[in-house]
Amino acid sequence: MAERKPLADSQAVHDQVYEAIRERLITGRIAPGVGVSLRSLAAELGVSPMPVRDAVRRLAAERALAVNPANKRLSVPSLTAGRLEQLSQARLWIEPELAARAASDADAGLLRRLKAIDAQVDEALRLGDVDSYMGANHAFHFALYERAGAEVLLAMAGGLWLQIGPFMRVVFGRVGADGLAADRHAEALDALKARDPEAARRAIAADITEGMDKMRAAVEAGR
Amino acid sequence: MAERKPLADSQAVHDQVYEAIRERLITGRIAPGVGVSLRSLAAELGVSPMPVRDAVRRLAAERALAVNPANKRLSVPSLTAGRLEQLSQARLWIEPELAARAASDADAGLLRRLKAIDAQVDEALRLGDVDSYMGANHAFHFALYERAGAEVLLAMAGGLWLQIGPFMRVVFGRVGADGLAADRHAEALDALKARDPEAARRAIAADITEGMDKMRAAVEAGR
DNA sequence: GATCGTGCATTGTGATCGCAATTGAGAGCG
DNA sequence: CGCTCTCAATTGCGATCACAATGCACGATC
Repeated sequence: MAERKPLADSQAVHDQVYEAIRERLITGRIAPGVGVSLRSLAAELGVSPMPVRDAVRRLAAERALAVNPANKRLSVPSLTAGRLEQLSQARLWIEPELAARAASDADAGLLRRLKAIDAQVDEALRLGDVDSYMGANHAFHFALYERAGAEVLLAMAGGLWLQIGPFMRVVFGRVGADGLAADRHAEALDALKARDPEAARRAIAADITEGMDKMRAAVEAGR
Repeated sequence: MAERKPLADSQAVHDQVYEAIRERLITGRIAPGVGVSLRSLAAELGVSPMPVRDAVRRLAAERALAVNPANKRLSVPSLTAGRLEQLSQARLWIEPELAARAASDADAGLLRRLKAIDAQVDEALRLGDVDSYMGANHAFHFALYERAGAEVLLAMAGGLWLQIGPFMRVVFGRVGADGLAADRHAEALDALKARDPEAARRAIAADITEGMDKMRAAVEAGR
């Protein structure tokens, strides 16, 4: 039998388009403020405008894309201090809770996987590979959060990361990869090893606070 | 001749469809677990399936509708204790914060509007009008939250209400309108009048806790 | 009478077409 | 030389059509 596409996560075209645009947003290939058109995206991806519309509407619902109410034109949401502050606060509410819940169910397999991902994070930082760092950092956090078994909160956290993507690109553009070298992943791993929910909560909270502080400083410095 | 629709809030058809489905979800008119089809919704609303697709995709991105990964068929997410607990916790994180922020900017106009809406809430409760109660209660909370000037958090709260709508309908089905008669709106109004953010936070937190406790009891009783 | 297979109806998805509105630039006028 | 007006191109939106897949039900067979 002829095997299907190697992509197991998304068989539908609009899902692939969604992932493609999401990737471009997270890596900052679409600059904030500039407008994008459905047909241009469709031509660029080699599909008809229809699945692009679906993907764009999904992203707009997740606040990863903004639609001008008058124009109906699309653009990446602009970076404002207020937005960043709200996103930071929401992350501080949700993600430590997910980490604490995950710590209760941590096992050796999860620890091994997280250590492997964290090694990729450090490697990307050492090489200054921005894209790899962001991907690995995202993978680390969500491999942990998935263990919490809280689908609703997990989805909310995913939406927050999607909105923060453009901000992170700005941080890298201003302070460089060195500015984000310090994270609390080791502390989080220790907390998981000890199955200490409160320690995991503190470690992730510190990781978020420090990261968002740097982003805030970068955003304010860029005005 | 082309006669224009009197709807001024949203000129686009897919927005009207979105609002229509959203309304049915918030008021719980679509029962959880049952499947809905694009064409049936389109026929019911008198439009083509295309704008329904857009609206449904938006709602699916907001986790207000669930898509079966195999079937791709739509359904309202089922009611589980875990989901309700997560939604409850998320509401307790976000909404008191919004209330506190709004309390700092409260003015006479906002108070007057909220009092008018609260009167509608009480009237609906007196009459046992479930749909009116849910709509008025929603209007009360979000007329308040809008004042916080926190678009990101406001959107998150809106998504949460969209997801708990079906739960609320179940509560009414089991305990009746009397079971939800007690709310903390009066306390919230007093806090706004005094411009006391912490009092507003406590009032809304208590309102949410009590309401969600009743919903939890109703859900658990229904298993 | 029960079970399995086949056919039809329905569903979601994507492409193409048409329409109205907005944008952008170029021509024309002051 | 600058401003404005107009026209064409582009954009988003909605409808309709076509197609593959799934669900459902009726009927045939053991």
